[in-house]
Amino acid sequence: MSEAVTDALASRLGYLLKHAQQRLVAAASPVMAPFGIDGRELTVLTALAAHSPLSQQEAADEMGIDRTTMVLLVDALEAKGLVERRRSHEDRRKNIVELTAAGRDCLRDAGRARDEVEREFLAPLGDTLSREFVRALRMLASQPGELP
Amino acid sequence: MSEAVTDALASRLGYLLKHAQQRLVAAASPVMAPFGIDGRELTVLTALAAHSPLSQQEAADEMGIDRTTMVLLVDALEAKGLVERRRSHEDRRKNIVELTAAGRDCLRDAGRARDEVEREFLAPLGDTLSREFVRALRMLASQPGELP
DNA sequence: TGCATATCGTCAGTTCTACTGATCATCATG
DNA sequence: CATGATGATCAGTAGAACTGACGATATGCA
Repeated sequence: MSEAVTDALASRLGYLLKHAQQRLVAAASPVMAPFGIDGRELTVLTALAAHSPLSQQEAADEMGIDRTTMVLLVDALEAKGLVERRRSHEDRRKNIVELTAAGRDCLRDAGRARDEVEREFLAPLGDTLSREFVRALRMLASQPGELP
Repeated sequence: MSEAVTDALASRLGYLLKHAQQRLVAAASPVMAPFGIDGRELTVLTALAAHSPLSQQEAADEMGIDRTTMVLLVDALEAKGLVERRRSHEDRRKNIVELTAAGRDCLRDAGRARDEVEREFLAPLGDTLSREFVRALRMLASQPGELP
């Protein structure tokens, strides 16, 4: 990875977003590793905890990923004992995915670790710019999307 | 893609960065398509124009991507007649990569198109927040990196 | 009731991106 | 000239995420 962003590329939004994300992932990976999950899996746990009960499809929509990708994510999390599948009684096509006790523990501990990584990542910006940045990013990530 | 970012995920930096980038790519792709190149290729053209002459290795370092990835990128751009390889006279191991006339035209036209996409993408933020956002992003993308 | 259509989860296969490791040519050093 | 380093290339690999198809189930309509 290059040390500094050169002027010519510094104004290219796509380039900046991609590299900022790469740096965050690079910083987060070693911190998350001891908990046995990665950032995407923690996001699944977060979504499940916030909106339980969710079916796989609903969780996938929530995260903006494909339902087939969610199958693999839930497979992995279930293998680790962090979530459980069960058939919905109301709609037997649906798999309700729920956190196990271990999943809740993992979410709490790994969540704290990641919060700390994010704080350090944003630290160079200072408090004010940090808040502005996250506010702006939140708006951009939820821009009026193209519906199917 | 989901319509809105829910509260639980709205504070997850990795999630926000990834989805903001996805939205930008989704917005840029159709606009870039008529020019026959994608965002990454335009970034290569930009880097070459700004720092010419560059070898493939130097261009790769500039962009923070792998040298083997650059081989494929230059292959594609050369096939489109936008860049040319030539052996360096000073160091015959190096391939100097240079824009062709068509490459310069493409950079100018596609660059304008992408600038416009970026403006529209940032528009919801307003002028002030836009500038703050880009400034912050620039700092985060060039954070003190881990050197090899 | 019975049939058509839609939805959910799953799987196989594909695409895209980017990496590692090996190889060959070339350079630099002693 | 011998040795080790560097640049470009290629083959192979890995991960993420998609498409398309399938079986099971639900829903709507005649």
